[in-house]
Amino acid sequence: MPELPEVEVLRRSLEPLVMGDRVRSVSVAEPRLRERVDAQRLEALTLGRMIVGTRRRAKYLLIDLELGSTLVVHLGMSGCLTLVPQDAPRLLHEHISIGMNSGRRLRFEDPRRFGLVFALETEQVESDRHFAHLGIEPLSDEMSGGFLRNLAKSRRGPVKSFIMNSEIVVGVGNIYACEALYRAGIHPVRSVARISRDRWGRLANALKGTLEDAIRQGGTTLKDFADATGREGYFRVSLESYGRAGESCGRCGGTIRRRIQAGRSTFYCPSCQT
DNA sequence: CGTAGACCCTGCGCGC
DNA sequence: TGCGCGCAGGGTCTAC
Repeated sequence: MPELPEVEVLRRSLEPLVMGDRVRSVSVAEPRLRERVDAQRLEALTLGRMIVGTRRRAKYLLIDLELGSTLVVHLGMSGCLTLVPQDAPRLLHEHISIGMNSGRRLRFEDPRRFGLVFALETEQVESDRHFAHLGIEPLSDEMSGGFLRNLAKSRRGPVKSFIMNSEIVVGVGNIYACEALYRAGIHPVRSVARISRDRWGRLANALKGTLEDAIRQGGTTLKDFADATGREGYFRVSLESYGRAGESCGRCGGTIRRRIQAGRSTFYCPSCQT
């Protein structure tokens, strides 16, 4: 489900609803996520504490609590974090439930269990193994054509893999990689060694623009993405290449194609992406 | 060292 | 209606 825009949309919808609220109960119905949930540690670092802020790093949602702890949530492919009334029924794949003093509960669902939920000391976040090797935030000022070009010097391989590599730049998954390359007019298979200075600049702008537009439109709901209140995103209607194999390219009239690249579907226009 | 592929897991839509 | 197959927005580990 979620790439950077979806996690950011979730964060923005969640923050005003939970700020100042306090954790009253923690319940782990199914600890077998991508990494086993340590229910005791989760409870020890959250129970009785007030939520003082939210942040996002890459595709991780960080919920900061008083007394210096942070609750970390990663949605994987099928994860969903919503705020529901305390008495809402527990769903089949509701693996973690966090009851709040306000009488609501944070519901973490994840059918495929590729997600992550854990807690740590706030000051340990940066050095934690999940965060220590992450690249730059694409919406930060660090992102530029020069930055990408510079890192590409020591690398090989197709540009799509490059922009999806979280050690280079974070938050770009399969959908937005396809969309950004489409906007930049760059073929996804093109080697990073054969991209001009000019085109690195266009790619950096396309990444920013695509991610910003997607956030503005509430993210992309293909199947099951929703924000903290259950609202779906509508960037899906703005997708120009992703999922459009066989349709005509809105830019040149060619036909959008699909191919498998590094095990994932890549959508592109073979005539205007070169 | 860097990259490709398998793998983790469930659910859905499709063709037969 | 039922079944098997391929596919899905994540990341990590292994084998080259």
